[in-house]
Amino acid sequence: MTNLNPIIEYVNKFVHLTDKEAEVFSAYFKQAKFKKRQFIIQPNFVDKYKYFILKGAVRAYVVDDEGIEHTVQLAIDEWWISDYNSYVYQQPASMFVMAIEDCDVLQINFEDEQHLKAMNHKFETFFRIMAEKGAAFMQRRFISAITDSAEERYDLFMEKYPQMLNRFPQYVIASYLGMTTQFLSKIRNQKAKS
Amino acid sequence: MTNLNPIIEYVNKFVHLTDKEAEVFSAYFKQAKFKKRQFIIQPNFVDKYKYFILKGAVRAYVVDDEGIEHTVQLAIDEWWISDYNSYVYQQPASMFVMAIEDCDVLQINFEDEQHLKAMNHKFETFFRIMAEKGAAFMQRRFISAITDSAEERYDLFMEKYPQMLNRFPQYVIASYLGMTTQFLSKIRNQKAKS
DNA sequence: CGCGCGATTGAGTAATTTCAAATCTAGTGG
DNA sequence: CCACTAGATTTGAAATTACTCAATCGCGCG
Repeated sequence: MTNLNPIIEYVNKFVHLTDKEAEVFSAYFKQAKFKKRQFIIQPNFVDKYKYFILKGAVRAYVVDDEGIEHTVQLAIDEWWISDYNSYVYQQPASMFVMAIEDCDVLQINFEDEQHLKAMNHKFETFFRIMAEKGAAFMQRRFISAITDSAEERYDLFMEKYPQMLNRFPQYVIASYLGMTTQFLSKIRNQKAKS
Repeated sequence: MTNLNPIIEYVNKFVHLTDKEAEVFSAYFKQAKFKKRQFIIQPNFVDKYKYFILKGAVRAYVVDDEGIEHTVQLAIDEWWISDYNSYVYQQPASMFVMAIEDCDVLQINFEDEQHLKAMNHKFETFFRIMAEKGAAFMQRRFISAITDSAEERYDLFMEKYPQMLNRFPQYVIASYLGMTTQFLSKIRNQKAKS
């Protein structure tokens, strides 16, 4: 028996699958491993896969004209990761996705996902819910980025994702929060004093 | 005959509906009108509806602690608008949505959308595609906000949505692009000179 | 156990904002 | 239909937030 149960457990939080459906669904996913620092997705290549992280930590980021990295998403166990825009439209990616820890993932490719969604209304529903969650997440993240100060963004992150702090280096957190590693260091230092 | 054809035409771009299906789908939407400056969605109230704009222009924005307005989305004819996070989770909204022009819209409420999605796989597929587009849109918008300079954001906006310029006042465009109205004015002035 | 990456610290800097005032424009009531 | 006024845009100077650059420090991994 492979390590496919976690994804079925995850899917069952949103739609209830019969044993037979679970089997079919699982069969469409392939296991893969990525080593720390390995690239999972790279700019200019089409992101053919959507990844479900069984174990590990990954970072999705873009690099601007000046070579500065901006983290778009962080993901650990039980999270999904992809370059959403690239995957949905099957167009060249703008993001890097890199393993920050050694990773065990399940992957499904674009065409197989289309098949799953077409063959069973429940599967379609599941992916619809995932897309809704993704859109809502990006809306919240966008609003926080434009309305909150650097310090507020750090406080909110600490409050909401305390477990992330231990899994990603400081400079990754800083770039996720939209600031330099130096500036985050100063914020943390100031908090420690007071 | 009411003004429901535009939405069916829109839906048919993504999934093909039979006449009967089109009729059922349409029946779930109600027409509504909003006058210029009228609020369609307000913070702290749950966004019960998803709106399809037949004609008009609306602005979705948040207001931060200092009273500064940040535009999240602009929408005109044939666009959808909602506080996505509020609607999906049926939790209090964080955004204002205000009519910038007099608007004719079609609205569907949350429960009715659930019914539509449950009753017909095609309807589910349609809303799944909308959610995917929404997530991809927010990803692109987020990345542009964090990687591009103020001037670059303005240039890209001009290139991609030239028709928007005529329908929204300058200060709305500025807040959509994440800068002050004064700074946008300076950018425009500088461009006019060269 | 040392090398190199990541984190910290400080000084100077740049992009954008804030504040303030002048000018322009469009909607409304008389 | 014009005059008025509130709102929108422009302009300039001062201020601020966060960044860049540079140097040092610390510590985890090979």
